[in-house]
Amino acid sequence: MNLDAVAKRAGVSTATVSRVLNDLKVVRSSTRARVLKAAGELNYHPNLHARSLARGKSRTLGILVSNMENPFFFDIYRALESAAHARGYEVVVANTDYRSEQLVSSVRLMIGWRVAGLAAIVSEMDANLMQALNDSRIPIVFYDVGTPRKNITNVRVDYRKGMKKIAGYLHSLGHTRMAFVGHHSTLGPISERRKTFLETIARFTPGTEGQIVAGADGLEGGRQAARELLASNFHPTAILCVNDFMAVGVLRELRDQGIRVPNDISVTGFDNIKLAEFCSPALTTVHIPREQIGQTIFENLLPDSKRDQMSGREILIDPELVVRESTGLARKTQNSAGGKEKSLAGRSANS
Amino acid sequence: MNLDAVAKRAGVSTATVSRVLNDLKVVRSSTRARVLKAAGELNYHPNLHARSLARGKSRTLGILVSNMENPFFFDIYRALESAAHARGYEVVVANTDYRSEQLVSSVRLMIGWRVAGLAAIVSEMDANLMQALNDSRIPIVFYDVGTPRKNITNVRVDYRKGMKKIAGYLHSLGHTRMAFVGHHSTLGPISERRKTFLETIARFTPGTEGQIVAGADGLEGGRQAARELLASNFHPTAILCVNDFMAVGVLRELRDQGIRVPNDISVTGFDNIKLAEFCSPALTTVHIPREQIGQTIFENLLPDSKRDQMSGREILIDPELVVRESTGLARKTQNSAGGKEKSLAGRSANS
DNA sequence: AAGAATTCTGTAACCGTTTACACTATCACA
DNA sequence: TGTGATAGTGTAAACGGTTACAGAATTCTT
Repeated sequence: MNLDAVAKRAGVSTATVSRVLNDLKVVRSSTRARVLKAAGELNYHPNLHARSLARGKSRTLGILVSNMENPFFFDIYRALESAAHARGYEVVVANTDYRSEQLVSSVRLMIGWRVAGLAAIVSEMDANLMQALNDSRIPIVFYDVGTPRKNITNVRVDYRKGMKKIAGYLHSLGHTRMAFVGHHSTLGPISERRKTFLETIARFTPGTEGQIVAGADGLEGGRQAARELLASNFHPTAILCVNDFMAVGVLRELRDQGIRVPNDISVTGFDNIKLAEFCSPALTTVHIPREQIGQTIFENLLPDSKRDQMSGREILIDPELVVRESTGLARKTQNSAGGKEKSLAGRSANS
Repeated sequence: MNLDAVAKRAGVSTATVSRVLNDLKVVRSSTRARVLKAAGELNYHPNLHARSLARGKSRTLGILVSNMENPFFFDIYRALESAAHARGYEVVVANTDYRSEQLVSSVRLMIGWRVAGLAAIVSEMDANLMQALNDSRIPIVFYDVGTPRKNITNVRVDYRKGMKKIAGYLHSLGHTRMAFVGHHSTLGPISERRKTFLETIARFTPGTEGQIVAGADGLEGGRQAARELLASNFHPTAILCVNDFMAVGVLRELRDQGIRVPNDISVTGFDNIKLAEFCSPALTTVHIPREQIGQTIFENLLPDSKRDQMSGREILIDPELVVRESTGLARKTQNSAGGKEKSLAGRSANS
C-alpha cells in the first residue's frame, strides 16, 4: 500500500501517481482517472512521514497549551485550528498540564516533527526554553507571555485595561475593600497581573484596600482561596478572580458559608467562558475574544506577509466588561479598620 | 542539523550516531560521549518523520474525540495519554466537533501518520467509516459505540446499570413523572440510551411516566431542552440528563423560571464532572470512572498480550450513583392526568 | 509530411533516519 | 604469536514519498 503498488496497478510510474495525488494538472485526465481508480481500489493512504520528509517542510502547526481543560484555552485552540484548516494546515496539540518537564518534552516533540510553526499558550515557559525555541528557527508566537522580550512575537490581552474596567465598575458600586484571587503561575512575586491589580487599585480607585490570594488553578483552587480569604482578617466587599473557573469555585465556597452574592460580597471573573453565563449567580466578568486571539496567532505564524518574521512584535487584544448577577452595591463595611487614603496593602497569602 | 552533521563533527559514521541516540549499548563509551557532545553543540533534534519512516512503525497513538471541551472526554484523554507516556508512546488527538466530515479527514490524517493504534471516542461514527477503519489494519478501540458489532473492541459504560440506579433512587423519593434530556447524537430514534431510559422506567419504576427531549449538547442545549420541556404539557417532577453539562443548563433555565431545585423539581446529571460538585445546587449524578476508561482503552490498544487483537471484545465499566443537592422528595404532582400503569409515553420532542 | 512546440510521463536522486551485514580493532588464551 | 571470540564501527540498502531533468508522445505549423 505504497506509491509503488498504486503505480503498478495503474500501469504508470510513481512520479505520475504522486502528481495525481498532489493535484498537479499536468497529468492527462485519462491517466489521472486510472490512477485514482487504482488508489481507491487499494484503499491507499499516502504516508505523511515520507511526504514531509521528501518535501522538507510540513503544513503542520504545533500548539502548546498549559491547560486544555480550561475552555478559555480550548476556544483559542479551536479558533486557531479552524483558521489553520481553512488554509490547509494541520494542527497538533500538546497539553502540558502546567508541568515544565512535560513542556520540555512537548517542545522536543514539536521540533522533531518539524512543525511549520508553533503557538505557545503556556504560562510555565521559562527563559531557557524560550531561548532554545528561538534557536530552533521555528516561527513561534506566544500568547500572553509574562515578561515581554525582544525578538519574540507575543499576542497579549490588555489586562491592565480589563482590570481597570472591572475595578472601576466595582468602585462605582462603592466597593473599597477588594481581594484578588489568582493561581500560582499568574501570581509569582514579579507577576505582571499582580502588579496590574495593585496599580489599578492604587491609581483608579482611591481609598481602596487590596489583598492578594493565590491557590491552584481551577474550581478547587478558587474554593480554597476563598476559604483562606474568609478566614483571614481582611474582609473584602468584592472578590476579583483571575479567571471564571476560580470565580465559580469562590462562589461555591461563599454559598457553603452562607454568604450571599452579590448582597454580601460581589464576585467577578475573567475570560467570560460559557459557564460564566450559566452558573448561579451568573458571573460579572471580562470578555476576552478568543476567536480573535486564535486567528491573530495563526496569522502571525504564517511565513507569508512582508513583515519580517524574526523581529518580534506585540499585539494587544482588548477585553470588554460584561455585567451579570454576581456584582452589586457594596454593603456597608462592618469592620473597616479605617479606610484611609494610603491603605493600599498588598500582602500575598503565599509569602 | 541532521545525523550527517553530527557524525562529521564527532568523526564517526551516521550509524554510530544513530546507535548512540537510540541508546544501543554497543557503542564504546568514549565514542558515545563524543557523539553526545557533538549533538548537543549542534542543538540537534532527530527528524521524527525520517525516524518513523525508517522504522516502519511509530510509537504514536491517535485519539479521536467528538468534543474535547467536555471535561468528561478530556479526562479520558488525559488518562489515556498518561498511560501512553508511561509506556513510551506519544499521543496525537483530533477534535471532531461532532462533524462527520471532520471525522473523516481526521481519520485520514491518522492513517497517514501510520499511528500504532487509534482510540475512537466519537459518537458520530457511522458504519462505513468503521468498516474503513477496520480495513486499515490499525488496532482500534472504540469508546461506547452505539451499536456493538462483531470484531471491534469496545469499552463501554454500563448505562443500563447507571440509569437503573438513578431512576431507582428517584423512584424511591416518590417521583413518578420523569423526563429524560439528551442531545441528538445520543438520542437517535434507535439509540440505545433512549431505549435504556424507557425500559428502565418501565421495568423498575412501576407507575412512572417518561418523556424524552433532545437538544444540542452542552449548556445551551440543556437550557433549550428545559425550556421546551416546561412549555409542554408534561409536568415532570424529575429531569434526568444525559450528562452533567446539560444538567447545568437545565438548572439555569429552571432558576430563570423561578422553579426551585430540588423543592419543585429534581434534576440529575451523568458523568460526575468536577463542575457537578461546584454548581448550585450541586448535582446528583452518576460517577463514571474516566481514568479507568482511559487506561482500559490504552491496554486494549497495545499489540502485546496473548489475546488476539482482531477478535473484538466488549468491556463494561461500572458507574456509581452520587447523591448531592439537586434531588429531593417528589412534590405532589399538581396535575397528574391520572398515573395509570400503562402510562409510559415516549414521545420525542424532535419528531 | 516533417519539424517545432507542447503536453505528458518516466528515471533517478534525494529527504534523514534505521539496521543487516561486513569489517576492523581489541582481548583472552593457548 | 597466532587464533578465535568479542566488541566496536562503517557501508549501503531500505523506508515511501517528491521533483529536477530528460525523454516520449501528441499536437500544431507550414
